[in-house]
Amino acid sequence: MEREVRVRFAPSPTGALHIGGVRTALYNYLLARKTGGKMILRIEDTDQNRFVPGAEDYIRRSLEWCGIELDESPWNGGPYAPYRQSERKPMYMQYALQLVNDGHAYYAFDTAEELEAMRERLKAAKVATPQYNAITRATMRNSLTMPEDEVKKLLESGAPYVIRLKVPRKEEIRLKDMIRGWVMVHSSSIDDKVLMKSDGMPTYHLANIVDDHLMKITHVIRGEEWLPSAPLHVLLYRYLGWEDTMPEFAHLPLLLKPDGNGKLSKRDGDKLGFPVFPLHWQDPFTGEISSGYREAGYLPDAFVNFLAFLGWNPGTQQEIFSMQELANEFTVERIGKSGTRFDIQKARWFNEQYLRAKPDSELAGYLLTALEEHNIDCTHEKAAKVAGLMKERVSFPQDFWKEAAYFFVAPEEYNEKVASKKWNAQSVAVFEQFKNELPTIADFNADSVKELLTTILERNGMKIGQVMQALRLAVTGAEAGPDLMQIIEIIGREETIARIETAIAKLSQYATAE
RNA sequence: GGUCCGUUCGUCUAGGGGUUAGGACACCAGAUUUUCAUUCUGGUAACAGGGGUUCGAUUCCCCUACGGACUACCA
Repeated sequence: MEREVRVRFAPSPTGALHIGGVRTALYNYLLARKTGGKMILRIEDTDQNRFVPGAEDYIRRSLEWCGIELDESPWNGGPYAPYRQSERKPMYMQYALQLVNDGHAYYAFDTAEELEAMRERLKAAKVATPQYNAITRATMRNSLTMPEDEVKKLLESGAPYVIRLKVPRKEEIRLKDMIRGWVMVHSSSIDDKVLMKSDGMPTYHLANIVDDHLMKITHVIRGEEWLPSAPLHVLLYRYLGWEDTMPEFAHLPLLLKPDGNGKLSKRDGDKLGFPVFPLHWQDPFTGEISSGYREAGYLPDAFVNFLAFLGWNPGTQQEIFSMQELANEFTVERIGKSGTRFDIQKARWFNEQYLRAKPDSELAGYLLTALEEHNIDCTHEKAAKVAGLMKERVSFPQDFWKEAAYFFVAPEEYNEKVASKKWNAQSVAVFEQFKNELPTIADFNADSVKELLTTILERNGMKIGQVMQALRLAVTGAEAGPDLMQIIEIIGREETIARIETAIAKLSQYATAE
């Protein structure tokens, strides 16, 4: 019988969760949804020195924003609680001791200085990889080299110690990765990893295996940086007697910097001109602020869609996927093997697609928010109209206000290039007639306004192309924008007349230059 | 340095022993438009290199190069 799929995302609360982490969470979530399994979040806070206040909450809010729902977590509980490793502390020692009793682990009493000295010694002896291993452990202070009663005495005296895994000297360890196939590693290249630290906390290696086992995790999907230690984890499953229920592994390709030089790291932040965090984050220690995708104006759906395609694709031509569609189509097999460079332009394109797919009434909300901030009254209906006209030319919600302010505020300045090129006495003459006759229109709308303008132009023997740019300048101050007649309809008759009058007065210097 | 992983247009990728090597983003050009944008049409552009295996290799194998990850009582 197939086990229920149970996947976990296991971040460490050491700062803001960066997009690589979000993608890992997303792939886990997608597999859970696809298979009807469970998505678990476990906080890996075994390193008390690296605790960062607010980081855990940040993780929670980030996932929420992305729409990644958790079936079990520290916040909504679950049958395998607690979901914070710090709260699971009492559970780990017994497994470490089991390993010691079975001869697969041992106590070590070496101080930091002694370890350092050992590495120095090996380096001086031109050893390629100085490590605590099957050879060097014989020269160190541990329960394998020391007399039993001395070890006992030390332990009873409360002397600091760690428990290390006794990695076999010569053994080929095989690991099946869902993305990469069989990976073979020789045990001699693995060192005797610390399992229990001297502060009584387990290391990642032990905690992760114990928790994954107890939480009945079936698939471990994590970043490629874990691949080198995966064989060690296989060894642990074996020694703990859990090999038959060992989860399947999938090591995700890394997210690289846009230049391909190294993995995208938290430090890269805004240095590269785009956010690396889902949400805005302020470091509580340094006060340093990093921008987030949410604040930059990315819609969560677009962000998720973009992220999903960084290393995965459905094998079809379809690019726009809702979370539901992603969950339906997702398979681990279709995840690529090679590192993925980060391309912010694609993210922006996704955002535009999602923005344009939204109904005008919803887009109006973005505009209304900005208008409120500027103390400008506006009906929902008008905002929706403006949004409808602008949606093809914006990338982010905040662009609506940025690009369409002239719908609400008369221009203060006029684009100088257009003014000097298009503003002349001839068009001013037309505008005079135009604004004088505007009050005669019975039903004021884009069509009727255009009709009036056309009539006047004919009367003056001119073509529409000769004045349009100048008229746009008068009404909006800008050189480009949506259909001018639509703009005029929205801002209304009085405002249009006023703006034309203002422009004629302010731009008189250009009118004589003809 | 050692171990491991990787390498198809600039980027994300599809494909896979015989293809005009496909798509998307970006870029360029044309069409449309009152402008910009959108839209439409078209275009530039890739199998890292060398050896094998084979009638045939971009595809399979090996080597090299390059890139990356790891190499802590961090995760």
